[in-house]
Amino acid sequence: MVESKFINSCTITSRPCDCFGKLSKAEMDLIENNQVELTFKKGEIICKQGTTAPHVIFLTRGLVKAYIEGCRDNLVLKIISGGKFIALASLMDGNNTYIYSTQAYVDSVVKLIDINVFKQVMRSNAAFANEMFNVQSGNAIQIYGRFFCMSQKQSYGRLADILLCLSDNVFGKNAFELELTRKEIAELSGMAQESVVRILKKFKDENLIATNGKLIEILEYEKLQQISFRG
Amino acid sequence: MVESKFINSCTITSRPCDCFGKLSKAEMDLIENNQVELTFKKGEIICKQGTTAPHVIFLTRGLVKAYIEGCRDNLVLKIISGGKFIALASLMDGNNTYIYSTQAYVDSVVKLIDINVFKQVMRSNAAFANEMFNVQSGNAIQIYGRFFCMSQKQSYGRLADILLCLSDNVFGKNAFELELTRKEIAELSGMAQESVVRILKKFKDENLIATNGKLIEILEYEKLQQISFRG
DNA sequence: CAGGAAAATTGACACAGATCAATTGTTTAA
DNA sequence: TTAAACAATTGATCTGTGTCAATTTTCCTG
Repeated sequence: MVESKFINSCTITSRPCDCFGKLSKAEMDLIENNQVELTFKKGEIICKQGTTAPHVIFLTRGLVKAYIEGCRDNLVLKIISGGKFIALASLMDGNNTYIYSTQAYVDSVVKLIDINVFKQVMRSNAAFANEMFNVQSGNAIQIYGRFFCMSQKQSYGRLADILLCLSDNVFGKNAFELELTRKEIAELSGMAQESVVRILKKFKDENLIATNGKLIEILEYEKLQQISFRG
Repeated sequence: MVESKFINSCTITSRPCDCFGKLSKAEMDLIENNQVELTFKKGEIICKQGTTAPHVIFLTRGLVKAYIEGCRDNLVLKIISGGKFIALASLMDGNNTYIYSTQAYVDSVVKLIDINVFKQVMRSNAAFANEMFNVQSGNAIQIYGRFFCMSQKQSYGRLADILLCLSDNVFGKNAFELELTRKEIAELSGMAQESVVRILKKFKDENLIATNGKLIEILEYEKLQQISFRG
């Protein structure tokens, strides 16, 4: 029963962020006067791991992946959807660089908020700071779950996870046009792209899913859940 | 160069916690009047994943592991040393259970602070809330690094990491009496205990370390670092 | 619409590391 | 002190999944 909390390695941070509701008009103005809103096209890097971080980045609209760059492979930490923060760790005193890179999966609109202004507001508004604490706690919980699933489950379970997650949290329906390449799915589920192909084929042969090019339809939701759960 | 930030999967949260310094006398008293200090013996469970969390837990002295319990194996998230928080996520609004279990590696002294009192102080003191945000950000950064290393490095690199981490961050010297069983080292480094034995033997054969029962001495620090770095 | 590049697919193969089983060494407790 | 339980070691074997190479399909661009 305890395990039910971690049955899938879903990558989406689902907690809605309520922090701006805690701001006074003046504080809201201060932030709005010190931010830039701009658009990143699909595939563009929004922030690069290791560079200095002058901004807090908030994703207004779109879909973004956050990943750590390694020598060989990248590790996808999470997928971020609209209405959430993309990069916060640079807010931490004593750290002023982005600790992961982020890239737009689809055309995305982000707000770059001046980090000193943001810190100033956090220091003067306890309710806001508390809400930001909540956001960061949610991030930690999400990454614990993903870490657990990625390290304990085998490839079938991980891929089932990703399919369920995309269906539930990203597209909100059973059939969806998957914008991602096989290579990107592989990165998301922590395996080689050839393995993705093979497992998808197996799922298709067993009529758990139907595929047609980039279109994927989940036919047997419960069976995929079982595969996810068993690992 | 970017990678140098993540060369080891060290499990210790190293950031010192300065939050109590942000409190007024009255706030400090309030917290001290609503906490219990007690001792856990080596091996005892301090908090159990999934149970409701009435306390924030602070480790005054000792050494504790935090881990997620799975069906088969546990996943060690981190090792926590004295002067740091053990369990914070229950502070997050909307979550009132421990998301991981913690167990004492050695006899440990902890403070159990009433969660509502703690929240109350956080809501009334922005500097304190900010410091707690920093703590939680540090947690996130630490777990990102460990996640990365555990998923990208192979067994030799991971075990080298753990040895270096124990030497640097836990014992602070090259030779140490390892209180952990081979099984526990295996859990820490994410492999089977037989693999730990084999790799330790290999390290010993190559004169990178010397072992004698539970005593381990690091002879070739740099070479272990290279192994850690290569993965 | 052609042609070239990128992506997807498939099969063959390799290997890191898990698992299993047996043995030896070391505590613990009666 | 002697079982009995636990921990460590060692060898043999198995397997999931990565890598490599070849081919086909799809997509994009001029």
